[in-house]
Amino acid sequence: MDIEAKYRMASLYVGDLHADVTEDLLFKKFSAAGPVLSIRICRDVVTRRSLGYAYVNFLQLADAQKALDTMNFDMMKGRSIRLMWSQRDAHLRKSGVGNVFIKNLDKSIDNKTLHEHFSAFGKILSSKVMSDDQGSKGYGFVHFQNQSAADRAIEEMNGKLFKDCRVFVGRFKSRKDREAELRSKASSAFTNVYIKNFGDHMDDERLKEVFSKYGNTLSVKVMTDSSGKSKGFGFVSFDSHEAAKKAVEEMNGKAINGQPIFVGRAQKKGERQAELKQMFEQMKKERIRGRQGVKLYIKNLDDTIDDEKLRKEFSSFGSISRVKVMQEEGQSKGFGLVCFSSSEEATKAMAEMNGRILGSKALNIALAQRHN
DNA sequence: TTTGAGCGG
Repeated sequence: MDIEAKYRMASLYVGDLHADVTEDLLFKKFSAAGPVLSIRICRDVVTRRSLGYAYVNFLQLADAQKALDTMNFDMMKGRSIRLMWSQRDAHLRKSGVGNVFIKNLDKSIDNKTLHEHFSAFGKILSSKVMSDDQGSKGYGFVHFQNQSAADRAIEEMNGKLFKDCRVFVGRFKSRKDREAELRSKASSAFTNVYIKNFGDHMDDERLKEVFSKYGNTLSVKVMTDSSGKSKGFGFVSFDSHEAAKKAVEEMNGKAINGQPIFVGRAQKKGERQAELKQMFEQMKKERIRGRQGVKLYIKNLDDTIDDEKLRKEFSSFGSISRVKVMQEEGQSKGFGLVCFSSSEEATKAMAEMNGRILGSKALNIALAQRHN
């Protein structure tokens, strides 16, 4: 076994770090568990700001185990640190296998209590009670090493009292999955229909007349301003999902008062707001990207590569707004950045140049992480 | 009410 493989086995990942936590601070803390070979706080290559996680490499596996058992969730700079075995293979983390979501947690339940309690069902990779400065947010996550442990936890704990609260325990679903699930549930049963763009000349009677042909209506309402004038949109509530569905299918895009109307499932205010917010943020992101261009981090640069040479190598992929090889005392630090004006150019450059040998070394290219 | 974030040299 080579040295690297040996110490990798005694490596802990330390997450949720306050940006002010230093290597020195970590070294002092973890040395209490046993001799520490090295510490690495991961930092932004340009700003050197902490990315909020670090590695602690012990000489002895048993010491790493001891640290994991005794120091998880300890406070550093006012934040609870989260320890895991260093696991380079992202598969388990990304796949969500074994990940459990818990809500309606009693506010007194903290990270350690949650961890201890759920340890009864199997080995835990990572767990956390979500919190803010007010304390627990009342929900959290326990990621088990395997699905069978997760299933046991769900089976045994869902709907049970934990401290003074009856908790929900279920498989973790990503926000995207969950939203899609809610949408499909809502769209398979809706009876309320939203109609817009029918202009000023519309009243309840007329709207009812138009939509009654799809089924029984329970209520029909054209929304009006204080003077009683139509706001151009309204709602029709049917007594069956079939009628509502048919109304949407047949009336969406049809012309009323000479203009095409929109007809769709009526969303709850919060749902619509969330959708708009997401759209708005997406647009904002694209605007910012359009203005700033897309930054690529170029790592593993040969020492002989300077700004000039780097620009030359990447110029064929598009217009470059900025090139920088990081230097220290006139010496290349072995990494730099290239900023393209569009994501298409950057993507192309990355696809073609990643792994390319320049000088004596193979380029390692990554998209720049975004902050704030 | 509440379905994270996260892996180097």
